[in-house]
Amino acid sequence: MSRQDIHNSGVPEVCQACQARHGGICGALSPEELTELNRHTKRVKVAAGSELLAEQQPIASYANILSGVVKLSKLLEDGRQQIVGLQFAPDLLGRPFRELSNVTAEAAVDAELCTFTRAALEQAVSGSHAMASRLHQQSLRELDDAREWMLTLGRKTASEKVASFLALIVSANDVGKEAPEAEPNVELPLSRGETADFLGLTIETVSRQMSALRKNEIIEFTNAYTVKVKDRAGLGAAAGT
Amino acid sequence: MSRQDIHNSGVPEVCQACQARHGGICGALSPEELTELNRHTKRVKVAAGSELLAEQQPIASYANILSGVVKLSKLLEDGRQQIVGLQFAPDLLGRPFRELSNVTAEAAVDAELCTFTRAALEQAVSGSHAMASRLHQQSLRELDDAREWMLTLGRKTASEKVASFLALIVSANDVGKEAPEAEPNVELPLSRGETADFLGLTIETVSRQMSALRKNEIIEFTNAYTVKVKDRAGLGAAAGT
DNA sequence: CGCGGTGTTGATCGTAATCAACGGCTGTGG
DNA sequence: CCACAGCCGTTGATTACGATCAACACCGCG
Repeated sequence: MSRQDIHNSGVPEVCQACQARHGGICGALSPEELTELNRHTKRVKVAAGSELLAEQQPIASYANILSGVVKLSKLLEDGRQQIVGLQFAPDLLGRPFRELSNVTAEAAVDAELCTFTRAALEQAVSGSHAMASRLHQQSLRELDDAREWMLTLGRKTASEKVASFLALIVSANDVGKEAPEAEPNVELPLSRGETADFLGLTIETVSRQMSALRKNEIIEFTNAYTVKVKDRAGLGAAAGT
Repeated sequence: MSRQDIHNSGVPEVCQACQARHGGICGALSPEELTELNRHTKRVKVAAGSELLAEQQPIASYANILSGVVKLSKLLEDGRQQIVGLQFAPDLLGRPFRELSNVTAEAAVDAELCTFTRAALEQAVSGSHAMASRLHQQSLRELDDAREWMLTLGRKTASEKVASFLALIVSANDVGKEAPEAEPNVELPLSRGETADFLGLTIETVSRQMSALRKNEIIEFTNAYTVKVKDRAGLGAAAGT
């Protein structure tokens, strides 16, 4: 049995090293509350492409994202699609206080989740002001992100959009690091088609703009999904912010 | 002195008929809590065009919107602008839990506000779980709206965008009504230029698409800002949802 | 009455969409 | 092990939608 320092005493084993206990909502809970919530959770691995929530369908379960990337999207009747958000660990998946989801959520890459029911979430929230506050903070962060992306969708050019997407992935890659890497190597969680749906563009335009960034020596591809950013400042400038 | 029924006993005079006590956050407060909050509020009228919050600037005060329309916008360095949200009574203006605003807020038309400091808001929130919940609910509603608009910005055509904007104004006009009007007369809160900034289009394109809707007998103008919707179903269809 | 601001309409241009061909990687079956 | 099929991404050619440039109408106001 591993040593338990005073800080972790009483914290469930599976929660000990969990990301959600740092930035995530579980960080707001006392060991006792965490133990209680943990009685209702289940850890699952989901493969890339798995549908986790469906637009206008009941939310089967909520979940903390432990690893991987989840994409949130909306559809028009004729099939046009828009990705309206990307979620990373330790974000909470599932809209609080609502029966139905208003987005489709899908694992963009293989991911691990810590799932629980709405009842369990609501119990934890009603018992803990701090938990409610964390949840609200995350909603506000998502709102800030959505509005930032509205500016990108409405007013940026195709090349600025693609650079903005890469900058977003790079900044997600930075979190938890001491300092930003000078020439980070990042794995793109989205295919060209998904990237197009995120940016309000077509596959071809995304591809062309990626090629343009490569020709300008801002980025370098080892393959279509693995990018080394050679010029972070240049990427930021190309993103228009 | 006016008669006070048991329901309103102890409720401050100015709050008696206030919109914010119905859909708004003040509805969550007891008469005592309302009285306390009211000690820190100030009602103000602001003219169309007044700047209420500035991007990246400290939030001088929070406010409930009592009447009028407030537009939230973001700027790119070269002056390109995107309106990222419209707020109506009884919405709360100002981002909770944050020193700086990340949007510019401006009265789109003459408006009335009930302002208070962040300290007063935080006191009310920390003292009332119901208040915190209302606040969170509004954040979530704004998030839903933002994502819905992302779909519009990223994937709809110019004519669908303009129809979506009119549909939005019409639906805001419906709230508080028993039943939706068949042929509502609505006042547009935005100029053509602002509408363009909301839709990610240019003034000319907005104007042309408005004219197209008029030619198709979906809408009728009495002047540039006053629209009668002659065919609600047609407008919905043109909006693509 | 003339001026400035806003909105509409027309003409032309340019960016991104569409249409099309091809290349590279992967996985499968001969 | 190689051949081939299918998918995804890239690149090229052409089109089309909305932007830009431009002229004018309308309205309120000094």
